Amino acid sequence: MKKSGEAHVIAERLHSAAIRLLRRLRKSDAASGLPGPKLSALSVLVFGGPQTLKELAAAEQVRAPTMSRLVAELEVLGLATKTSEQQDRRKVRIVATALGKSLLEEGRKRRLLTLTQQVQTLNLGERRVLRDAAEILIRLNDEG
Amino acid sequence: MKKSGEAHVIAERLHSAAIRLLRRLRKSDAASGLPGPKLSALSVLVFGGPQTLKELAAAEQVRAPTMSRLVAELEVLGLATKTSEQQDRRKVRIVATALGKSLLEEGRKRRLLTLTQQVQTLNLGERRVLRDAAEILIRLNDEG
DNA sequence: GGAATATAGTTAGCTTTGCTAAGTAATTCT
DNA sequence: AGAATTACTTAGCAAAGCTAACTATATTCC
Repeated sequence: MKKSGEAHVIAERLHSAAIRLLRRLRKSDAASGLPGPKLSALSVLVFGGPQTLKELAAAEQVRAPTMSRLVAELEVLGLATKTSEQQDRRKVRIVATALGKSLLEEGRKRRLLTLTQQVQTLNLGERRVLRDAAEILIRLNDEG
Repeated sequence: MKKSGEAHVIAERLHSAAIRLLRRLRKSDAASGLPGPKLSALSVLVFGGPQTLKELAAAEQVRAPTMSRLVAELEVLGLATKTSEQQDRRKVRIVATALGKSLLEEGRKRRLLTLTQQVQTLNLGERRVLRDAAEILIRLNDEG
């Protein structure tokens, strides 16, 4: 007999929960005008500060060409800028613009509005569970 | 001053955790030979039993044309079959084949292997947090 | 110092998976 | 019977992922 606390059962439930959660959140992307991956990359720029393309790609767990294109599109939209670095001119320094920062904040809020509202319906214990779970998952991800 | 237990902070962390988690899991898809959305649809078929296209699309939170194509591809691969229903011949009954079932089990395990192993490194309290969080998230999703 | 090698990023081209709009076939409603 | 609705498919587009192959700069090593 299998116990519900077994690792693979937990893994499956988490997998399922994550898929559903993101599918729901993705729906609000259209409203923000900025699809998820761009919003996410911009977020890394705003909260993590200026980065090279490679760093940004690593942070987003994506290959260089993918990030190269995303950044190019952010640049066209006026949300980020690229400048080559002094010390190593192969590298590119990517920075969020003021417009990028403000748009990020709005898009992010919109995207998370429903989830935020749902979290507000939870009691303190449940909130703590979610908060702790998020931390554990992020830690696992950064480790592995 | 903001408390870390505030709803929108929790929502952001969950968002971030879910994105990273799925990006990691997606990498194992290539190994299984079956990309995420197909695996996921097949999973619904196996665990939820035969469905119409519309039901399947709703379960996967996807539009009908998208599911129509996914099912067509599953059929070509011999993982599912389509037959029109007797009572209402507009409808299509989609069923997982034996091959589909076995492939699903394997793909699923592979996909979740890393996560399962990581969960195994956690102590009982941490596991409980993750298990409870998954349940809460799935409940929130089904409600809203 | 100069050739070989390595690294950062871009470009080209493909695949998968979303979508909407428009079409067909079957059912239901009046 | 004819109109409206429903279930699904087809066609065509866009986003975002990938690999392979290219350019430009740095580094290494004779």
